[in-house]
Amino acid sequence: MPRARLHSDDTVLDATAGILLAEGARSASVKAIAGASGAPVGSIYHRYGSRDGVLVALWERAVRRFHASYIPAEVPGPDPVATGVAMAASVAEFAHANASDAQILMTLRPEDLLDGKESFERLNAGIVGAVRRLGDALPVDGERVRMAVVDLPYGAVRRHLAAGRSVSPALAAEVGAAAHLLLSDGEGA
Amino acid sequence: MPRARLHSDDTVLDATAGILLAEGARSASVKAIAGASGAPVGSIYHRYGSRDGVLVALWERAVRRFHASYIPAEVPGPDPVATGVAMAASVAEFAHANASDAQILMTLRPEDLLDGKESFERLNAGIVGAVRRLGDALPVDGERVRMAVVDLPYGAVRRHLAAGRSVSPALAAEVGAAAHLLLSDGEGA
DNA sequence: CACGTTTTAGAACGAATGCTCTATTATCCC
DNA sequence: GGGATAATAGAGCATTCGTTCTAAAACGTG
Repeated sequence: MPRARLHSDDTVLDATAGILLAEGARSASVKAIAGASGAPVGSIYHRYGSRDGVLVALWERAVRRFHASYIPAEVPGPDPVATGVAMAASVAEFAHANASDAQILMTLRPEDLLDGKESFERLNAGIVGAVRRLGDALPVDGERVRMAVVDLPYGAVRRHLAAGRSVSPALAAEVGAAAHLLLSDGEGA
Repeated sequence: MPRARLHSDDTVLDATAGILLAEGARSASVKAIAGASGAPVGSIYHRYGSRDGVLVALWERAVRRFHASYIPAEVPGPDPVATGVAMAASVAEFAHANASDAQILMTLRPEDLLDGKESFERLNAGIVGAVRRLGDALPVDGERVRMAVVDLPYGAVRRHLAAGRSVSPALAAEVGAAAHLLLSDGEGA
């Protein structure tokens, strides 16, 4: 019944991502998004309601893709250490394969993107739960587990992304080896 | 000869930091800084030249303070592993003792703060050099060293700061213990 | 006490921003 | 083909922003 869309969601969101990564968080104005995507301002408001709406959609798309790669089918699974190592390594793999989404999630903050105060905490529930279940299955303490499968991969990947470099495919193995060390040693801090 | 300042540099920079941490990177307008600090718009421009000038001064003050705590007098020193552990732990100690500066440095990006394209790379030269010298004195590979004394402490501290929590005094010991594990094992990734 | 210098003080300006509004165009169903 | 629906299209509005400008106030020095 309706008129067909000339500009797909992915077109608009990809254009928005391109602006953000090239010019910084403050640069994604509605006019800039319209210019880069080809969609007119009216269409953007018709579809997303507000500038924040576009950025929320972009963020949610990136989170959805990240979750698909980070959270294994079974946590903790038969070998919790191996599961943790795979989770840690998958962060680097994701950043290597999906640089644009990784940069958005790891180098930008929603507070700096949005005018409103929308929180994305709810999107992290799956990750928080998986890490907690993993920790319960391991003898090392919870803080150590979070360092191994969250903080260390995050920091290592972000160091490269923030400097504008792409993430080398070898980083996943190095992150995995480091996580293995942290998860295997029995002495919690 | 001149008129005395009614509003010190620290007053203006502290007010700017307060706005940034409460409202996000986009919120530190000159008008907001003037309102929060008491200094009129004209004084701010007289002293800092531009809005970017205020934020650059704020950033540089935070970096100066961080360097004083992070870079030891001697690198690598007689016991390189102990030096690396101390560096890693000092990140958490700094974040505990100096929450405001740590939040600025670890959760905000200069690109999102400034209108111009000023780079702060030069401010990191001291850190980069110290980490490289430490790595040269250790048998593990350089990427592993960077993970232990940069990425892991950064990720662990940022996880707390980004969630709005303060950094517990116990975190330094946990970070140090994890760094010790990573620096002691001979197998580079 | 007058002079030079620096800071304070805030009104005013052009540019940019998020958003609204009206009109037009395309598509599907009957 | 006629009508309902939804997307396109961009001019226009109120607001906010960074910055500039002019004027006055305070302080040390001669």
